[in-house]
This record gives sequence, C-alpha cells and structure tokens, in this order.
Amino acid sequence: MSMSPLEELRHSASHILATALLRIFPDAKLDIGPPTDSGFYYDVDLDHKLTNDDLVKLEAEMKKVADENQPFLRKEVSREEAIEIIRSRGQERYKLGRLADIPEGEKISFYQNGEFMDLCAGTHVRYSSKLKAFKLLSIAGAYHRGDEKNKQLQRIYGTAFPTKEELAQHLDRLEQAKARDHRKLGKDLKLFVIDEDVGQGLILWTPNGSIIRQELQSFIGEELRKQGYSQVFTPHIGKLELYKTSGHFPYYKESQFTPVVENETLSRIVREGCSCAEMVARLDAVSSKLRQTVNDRSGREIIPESRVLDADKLLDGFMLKPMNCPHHIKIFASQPHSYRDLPVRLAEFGTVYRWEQSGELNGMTRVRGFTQDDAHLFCTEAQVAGEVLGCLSLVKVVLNTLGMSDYRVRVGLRDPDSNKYTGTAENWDKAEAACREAAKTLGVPFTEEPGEAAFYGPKIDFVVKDVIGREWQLGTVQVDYNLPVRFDLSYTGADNQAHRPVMIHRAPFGSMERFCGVLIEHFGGDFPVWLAPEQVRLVPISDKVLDYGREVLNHLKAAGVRATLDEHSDKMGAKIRRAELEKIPYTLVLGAKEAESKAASVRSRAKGDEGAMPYAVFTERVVTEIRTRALPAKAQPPA
RNA sequence: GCCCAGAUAGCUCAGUUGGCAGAGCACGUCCUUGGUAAGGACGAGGUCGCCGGUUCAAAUCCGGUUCUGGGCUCCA
Repeated sequence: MSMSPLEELRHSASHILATALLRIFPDAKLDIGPPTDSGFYYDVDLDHKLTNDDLVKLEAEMKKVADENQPFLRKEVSREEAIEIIRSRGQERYKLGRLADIPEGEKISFYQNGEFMDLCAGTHVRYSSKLKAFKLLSIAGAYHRGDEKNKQLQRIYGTAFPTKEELAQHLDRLEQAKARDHRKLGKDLKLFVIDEDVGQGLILWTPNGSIIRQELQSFIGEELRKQGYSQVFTPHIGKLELYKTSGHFPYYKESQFTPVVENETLSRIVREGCSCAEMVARLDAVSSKLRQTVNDRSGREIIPESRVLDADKLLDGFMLKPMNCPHHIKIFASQPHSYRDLPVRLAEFGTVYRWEQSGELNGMTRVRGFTQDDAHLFCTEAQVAGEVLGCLSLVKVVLNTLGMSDYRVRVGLRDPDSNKYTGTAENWDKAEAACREAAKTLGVPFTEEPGEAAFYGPKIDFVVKDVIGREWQLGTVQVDYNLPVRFDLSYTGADNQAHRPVMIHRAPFGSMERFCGVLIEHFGGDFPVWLAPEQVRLVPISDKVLDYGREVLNHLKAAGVRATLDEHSDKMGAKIRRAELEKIPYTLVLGAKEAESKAASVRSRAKGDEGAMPYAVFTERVVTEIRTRALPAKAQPPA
C-alpha cells in the first residue's frame, strides 16, 4: 500500500493519537484510524465520554509522544501471531474483526512506536518527531463499520501538516470558509430564515432572497422557452394511490411525510377501533386490481400478494408530493399523443416535501420542503440520446452563466447486487448506455458510480462542494424506462401502433433552495449585478442634495434597476461602509458637484472609486450588465 | 434517527462559588450637513429557547423537551 507523504504523516498522527489515548485511557478499545482528505481520525470505544478538555490533554500527550522521537517499526507476522499480539494488548474487540478483513495470503503487518503497536498496512514516517504541526479538532459519533446497527464509537478528528505555517494556513482557511457559509451570509444579507415554529428544514424566503430566486427562475424560464418546453402548474398534494402506482409509496415511505387522511375517514376508523398498526397496514395496502395492473404492466411480481387488502379495508389519503413526476405524467396521459408531437417537455418549478432525518438537515442545502426546477420529457426511444444532450447543455449553460466551474459529473448506475430497482435489465442497459454516451460528449471528466442510480433509472449528476468540503448534488438528468410502463403511457407511431415513450427527468439547478445555498457560498455574497437584491445604493453627501438623489433614483428605477436612496443623517463614510457591508455592487455618491452636472460618482464593489460620470451613462452601463448577466469583476488586489 | 456540544436584546457576545440582566453594533429622537469603510448626545429594547424540579433565592444546579452546530447513518 502506498501513501503520499502527507497521508503518511497524517496516518502516523493517528497512531500517535492512539498512543496518547491509551496512556490517558488504558481501557480504550481501538477500531481504526485512517488519514482523510484534510486530516485524520481515530475511532475508539470508550466508556468515558470525551470532552473538549480531553482533546487538550490528548494533544499535550501527543506532543510528548512526538518529542520522544519514537521510531515507527514495521513487523510482519503470521495470522496466529497477529491474534496473539492483539489479545495480549486487550484490543480484540475490534482489531480481530479488522484482522479478519485481511484476505488469506496477504501480508499482515503491525507498526510499533514506543509502547504502542497497531495492526496496520502502513506506511508511516520514520520517527514520531516528524509530527511537528497538528491539532485535534473535534469529537463525533461514528458507527462501527459505518453501519447504524453497530455500536456507535467516539471519533476524534484532527489534522496535521508538514509545517506549522501550513497548519496555520489551513486553520485560517477554515475560518475564512465560515465567513462564506450560506447560513451566516443568509442571515447577514437577509436572504432567508428558518423559523422553529414553522418547522425544521422549511425555508422562508425573505424579500432579498426571493429576488435572487425570482431572477434565477426567469433566467431558466428564458432558456426553457428557447428549448421548446411547456410550462405547467400542479398542486402540492396527490392521492396516495398515485404514488402506489408510481412505486414511490411505500418504497420510500420512511422519507416521506405521513399521508394525510381526511377527517371523516379518520374519525370513522377510530370509532371502529382501528389500531395504529392496523391503520399503517391499511395505508400501505393496495387493491387486488392495482396489484394486478402494476404487475401486468411490469411483467413482474412487483407488488406481492401480501400487500393486497379488501377494497372496504383500504385507506386512501393524500401525500405531500415527494416528486413531481406522477403529476406531469397525468398531464401527458390526459391527451392522446402522436409521434409527431414528441418530445413533450413539461416544466414546472414544483415544490416537493421529503422527510429528511433531523440530523441531516443543513441550512438551505438539505431541507424538508424544496422547489425543483423540474421537467419531464416524454420522447421516443430514438430521441433519448438527443434529449439527454439537450438537458446536459442546459445544465452547462446554467453553470457557465454563473461561473461555476468547480464541479464533478457522476454517472449513477444501478448496483448489480441490489433489488431496489424497478424495470427490466434490458431497459436498464439501454438507459445506462445512453447516459454514458451523453456524459462523454460533455467534455468534462466524469465517474461512473454503481449504486448511485435512482430506483427507476440511471442518472447524470452535477456535484459541487460547499465551503467546508461537503458534496452536494445540484443539476441532474435521469433516464426512465420504468414510470411509462407503470402508468401505461403510449403514443401512436408512424406505423399506427401504440408505442411506449421514454421519460427523462431533469433539473438543472436541482432545487432552488440547495442551489441558492451553494450559490451564496460560490459568490461569497458578492452576487453578479443581475442577481444582487439591491443593485445600486445612492449616497447623498448631505440633505441638500436629497432632491437630486430622488431624481437619480427615479431614473434608475424607470430603467428597471433595483436601487435605494440612503436618507439617513449619517456622514457619507458611514453610508458607504453600510453599502459595502451589504455587498451592494454599486454605490453612487451624490454631492453638489454631481447635482450641478447631472453626474454621479461611481464606487464599484470591485474597483472602488471610479470617479464621476453622467448618471444616464452609468444607468446604461448597469442595465447592460444586468441584461447580459455579467459575472462580477474580480476585486482588485490591494495596491 | 444516533453521538457530542450549544441556545442570554434584531446581530455578535460577556455574565465569578446560585443573590437586582450587561457591552458593542443595529434601531429611535435630537444635534451635526459632510467628498469615498464607523461624527456626537440621549433613548427604547429581555419570561436568559421552552416545560418541570431543587432552593429563602435559578441565566447559573438537576431532569425533560425544542431548535442549532460538528460528525455518523440516510438522501427517489
């Protein structure tokens, strides 16, 4: 096993952490301690609950271990000897299992530094004194082997660098990242709020944030018109049976809001003495007719006999929609279609609701209610490749317009060992091939990842990282041979026969919430002028030029520019400072000189003081910048 | 959902061994009318997340709960 020098250093740091840990807590049971992208961790089973004070103590002890200048010694042993070493050190609880993971025939090695010895493939630095710059960062819970059925261990995170300077830089970067965090900027710039009385994971878009969202929606709307989409609107709820037909319920039941059962039915079954368990079973069940229909169409036993209940026992309710597709499918199915009509492209900013686990919620990037810039394309099989390409180019237009180039593309394929997918193997192969081919045309590197497909088809995802390195899926294009079958969709072909259309699901932003969250961090709050909630701030130097200020304000407003006049009685410097903190792209300073010549002194976010120009000229410039959706100029480095 | 840590004014935060609730910024009024990142004075603003317990007395101690943060698990 080869490691980069940095990984080697961090891996050694985790051994030194374990050494220190066992000195302070001799009864700790160790699991594993690998390096990570930005540091290292060690998982440990310990009755004592580690606190931040313990981190300080551990760090001090690690320093001692490093100063002892212990050599790291490799020792290769037989499996029997390995078991003996682990036993003699009282570490059999996890280490024997880790030993068992090593395939027969592969070398088994331990590394020893000082009194500590750990089962480890290596490699390591030669002496513990190499460890000069490290810091323990946090304590977290982590399930043994990442399985929530296993015991939760305590994970100690830390980081290490070759030099103190690099460590300091890293910690400084973490600090700077915090300043760009969309949750902080969202509060500072008044873009959105989450109110605990409304509910966790439910975004309230404030006026400023709503402007950004509205601009993004108009932008995408323009592109959709160019590409021949039709706009539709559908409600936020739909009957449970709809999702039983689509297969979303009860398959994804645990990540959906509980169905809404209307009052009279609820009172009736309560009077009948229906238990909760029975009610759940009755909600989950299907009629024999639905079962037969779905199974017949799929040509497979998708719904088992055991889910069938007598019609009078069935309960229907309404679901908050977890996806928009069934609604769009019903619009498509409401009319007969000829091959000449295809592709039909139905687009909607559709709001969906998913019951995400509470611990997973995160600002705007992981929420329980969100609006997808969704569309469903119904096309012939021959059109699939071309339509997928069209969707991908749309995603690229979006990302290019916003200057987002730091993303990766993931082609999500089915996991051959799982049975969670619906549809035939043949269709899956075709869909996966189409996605793979389309991805190749993108001109950016992509990875194929088995197990990342949706349950109804493969997909191409655009994944970006947030300021602290967490990955988020934004734009997505998904090919679906399955739902057209489930809903028995058809069109009439040139041969006058009924044919099955193929569906493509796509969302260039993904969701407005997540996209805006990532966008806030991407721009660090310094939005391009077309997105900025306030585009121009007018700063009159004194009350004497307020009337002139109003004249300029009206001119800008008439040109469609979002501008305000700062009428506070503060000094000009204070007004400028306020505008800077609010990250407004342009500030116009207006004094007696400007009033005389119908001018404005322009101060831009990027360049600072640009001097005076006629306000009509400035207005023209801003309007052009807005219309062309120009990206912000890079701020000039301090002279 | 699980582990750990938090929650005090609109924001950022201080608050000692349990003893009258604090600062800066923001906000309001007044003075000031100015030339590119903070002019001054005064004022208003709080059920210390919520519920319960211990106590003569709780922001402070204990239990529960809600929400937030960092992870883990999950993410159609």
